[in-house]
Amino acid sequence: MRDEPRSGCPINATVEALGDRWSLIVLRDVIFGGRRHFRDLLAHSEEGIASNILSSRLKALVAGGLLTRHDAGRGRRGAYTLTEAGVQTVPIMAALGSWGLRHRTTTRELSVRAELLEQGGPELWADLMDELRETHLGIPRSDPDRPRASERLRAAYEQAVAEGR
Amino acid sequence: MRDEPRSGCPINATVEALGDRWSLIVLRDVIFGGRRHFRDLLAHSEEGIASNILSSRLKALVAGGLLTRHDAGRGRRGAYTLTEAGVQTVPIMAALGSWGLRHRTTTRELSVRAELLEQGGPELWADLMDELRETHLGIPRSDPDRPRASERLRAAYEQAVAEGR
DNA sequence: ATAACTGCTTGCAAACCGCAACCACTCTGG
DNA sequence: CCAGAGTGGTTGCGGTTTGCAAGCAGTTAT
Repeated sequence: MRDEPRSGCPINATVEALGDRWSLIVLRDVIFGGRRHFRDLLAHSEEGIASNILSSRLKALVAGGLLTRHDAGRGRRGAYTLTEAGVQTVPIMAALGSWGLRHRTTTRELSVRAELLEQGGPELWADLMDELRETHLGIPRSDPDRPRASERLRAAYEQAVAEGR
Repeated sequence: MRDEPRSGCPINATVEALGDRWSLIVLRDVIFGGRRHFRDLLAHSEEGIASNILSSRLKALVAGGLLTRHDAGRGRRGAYTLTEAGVQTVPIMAALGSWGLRHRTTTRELSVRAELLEQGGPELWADLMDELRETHLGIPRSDPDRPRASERLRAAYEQAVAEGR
């Protein structure tokens, strides 16, 4: 980790925390892929991250206050969970997804999530963040009667598939 | 430049285009700082980018379709302007700024823009993008009577500087 | 004619990335 | 009790990227 920021600019601060080839990918898999464990992140990675890189990124994300490490002892299954700062990267993910969708060629299956996140807008992001707070931080959702964001994402996805497109 | 994407995920696609320590900083200075020329970007950089890094980032951004290079011949003042894809990074900038504002320590003067961008929401982003399309792409704004977003941002910045704090 | 400005390039050391192999430890089934 | 699979990593090594300082060919201003 670097010792002091290059400047006091908020955009620069975020770039220093997340601006590399892997941090956002790891975070994406934790948020949308539900991955919690080292081996999960390593084996099911779409992009094929190497174990030493994953190790260093996880350390950096914990040090940067985006993830928390729950150690269960040597050789025993530990877990990484999101912090509040980690949960709040959801709008960044949505913005990155929208841009990639428009300006890069992507595969249909992997694009659905970004499309739904864009169509759902800030309301859906807030629902997703509420749900992440529940599963990662143990904070009950503000409105438990509301359908879960993940449910809405799946429902909309299945509808999109049914529509053929 | 890399030859083929690591995956078809839109988030990954954006990370591959912008996920390094400098690309977003350069783009930020073009968008919010109004910089158009190599020496401008080099000398007035808040973070102190090196000339060879700036050179390589500009090439990558042009190759990636985010900037256009207008060459005026050797030794003559050329210019870099935003493409439509470049203009559409504004929502990403806003999301990065909001996160940095909340989860990192920033200086007052440099935070003002991010604050205003957050308060203004998607409407202000659209205004700013309209204005960028005008100055960089020559596309007239849809509503010329509306106050310019850049004026609001610049005014807020200069007021914050004047206030010292 | 001189000085300053133009957008870079080059050289070199340090840091980071990517790949493959390896490791100490635990848990599970027989 | 023991073998085998699973746990979260570390180590070594070569290639790429970054950071710093200096230099360079051509143009513009004085």
